[in-house]
Amino acid sequence: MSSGMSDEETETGLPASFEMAWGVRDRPTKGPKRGLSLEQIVDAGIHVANTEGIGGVSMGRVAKELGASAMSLYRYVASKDELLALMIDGAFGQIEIELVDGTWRERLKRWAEVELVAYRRFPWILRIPVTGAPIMPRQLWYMEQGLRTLGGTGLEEHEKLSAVLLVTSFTRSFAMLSGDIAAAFEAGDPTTARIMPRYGELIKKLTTAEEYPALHAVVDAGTFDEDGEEFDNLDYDFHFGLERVLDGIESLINRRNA
Amino acid sequence: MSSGMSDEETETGLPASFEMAWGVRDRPTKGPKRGLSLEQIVDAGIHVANTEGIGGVSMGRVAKELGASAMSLYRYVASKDELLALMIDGAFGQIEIELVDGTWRERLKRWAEVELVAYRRFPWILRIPVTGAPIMPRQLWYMEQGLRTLGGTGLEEHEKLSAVLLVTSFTRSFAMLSGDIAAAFEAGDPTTARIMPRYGELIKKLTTAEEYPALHAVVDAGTFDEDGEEFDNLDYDFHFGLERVLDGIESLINRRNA
DNA sequence: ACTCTACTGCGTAGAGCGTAAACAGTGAAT
DNA sequence: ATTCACTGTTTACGCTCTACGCAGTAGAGT
Repeated sequence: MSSGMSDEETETGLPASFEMAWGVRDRPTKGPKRGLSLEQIVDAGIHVANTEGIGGVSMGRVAKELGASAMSLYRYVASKDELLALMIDGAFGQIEIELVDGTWRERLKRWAEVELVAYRRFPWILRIPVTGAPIMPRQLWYMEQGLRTLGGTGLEEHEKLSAVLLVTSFTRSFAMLSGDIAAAFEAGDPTTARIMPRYGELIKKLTTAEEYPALHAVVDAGTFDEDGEEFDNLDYDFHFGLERVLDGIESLINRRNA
Repeated sequence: MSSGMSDEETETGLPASFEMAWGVRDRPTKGPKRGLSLEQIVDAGIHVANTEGIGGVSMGRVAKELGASAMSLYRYVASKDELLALMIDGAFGQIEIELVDGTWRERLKRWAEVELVAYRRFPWILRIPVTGAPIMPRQLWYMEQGLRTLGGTGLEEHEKLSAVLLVTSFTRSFAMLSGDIAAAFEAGDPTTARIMPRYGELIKKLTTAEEYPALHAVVDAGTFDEDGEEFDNLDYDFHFGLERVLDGIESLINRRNA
């Protein structure tokens, strides 16, 4: 508690670096000028994550990227977890949210596609365990955009929130699954890479048609055969699932307006 | 490569410990009797995760639980990641999957509820980053059960799969969010605990109603006020979202049978 | 101008992690 | 009886996050 960026109490209860990201909290004017900035550090972390994966992100590695020492980062960030949270927010800030006009359904669909693009550009985001509800600026901004797409639908506010959470949860899960599959084809994770191209084959080797009839039926239908070979197929699967989600929301909207 | 459990090639391409979990691969009969078993180790790992959280799970800690040395575990498991994957599967094996008869909708709903129960009993599962498609016995068995609920619906096989993935992805995401909220109330994570009870309040402090009108509307509607106080509310939110998902699937089923 | 003192970045060090390597004991196969 | 694949363990290496203390910096107060 004697040095470094502590998580001291403030009126928001947020860590100091988070308030920094919000633009709240004015820097003290006393000591020497700061050699770095929070934004620099976060960007460096994102750069390392983009090029070397989330596993390559260590305090020392990020500091090296900036020609600084590992400990110097702790003047800007209280812990590595804080840095990771800030990196997620920074990544969301780098995607341009170009939304469209139209029906709520078109708007919400476009909104979900933007999120998928973000996960494809920054796949390491999905490897960072989620902790708590979103509190960072860009994430809340993204939520705001999502809620707006449901304006004029006649839904209750809490229903809008649930609907938006529904869409993000699907997008996130799909990005996880498809990201792993796509990554397995490209780079060579020794475990995943060997497994995925022969997923259907593998299932049939491990399970019997008597015990796992439904699973075998899916495999026999060729579902896994062409999966993942191209992004086109993955895109198709994404939209297929998304349309189901939107159907569910539409069904609720219709009931509310009946 | 000279000692330990290597990830040597086999006909499945799976790590040796995974084949062990499947019951494939016969133990070599040569050397001294084994002092431990894969199941023991996995159970010990689950026990540590249950009592001390996923952060408490280290090779040394798990070995200590069994009165063995850390390195001895590597005779059964090639890496910590493998152990974690086996722990997830072991946890799924500990929940009793009591499904019901009835309409596909009732069956699928019950199926999702079982998964939620699993995440509540083993919250640490959600903290383990997902890697690749499911290949462990209990997870595939659970998928099998899910696919079966959609028998006789007239859906294509790949549509059944998508529908099942849709339901799990929602359940998983919901469990993550609600688990964090519930945990914040109970134990005291310094960051999350202070934030969640005043989430709505916090949002209004950080954002303006001009820039974030939709978000403010949700907060003003009192959506966050009583959230998380009791499990009842969380249960309500879960079923609300789940019904939306089921509506989406129903809409597809109706179209296929039209 | 001079001190105060809050603040800066950094070097050191500690505790903990996963796991590679080498080693001595074991017991079925020969 | 010998062989040798297999066992659990000890030791050690490299890496991680980060608590602590130190020297230098520069605005504030006098």
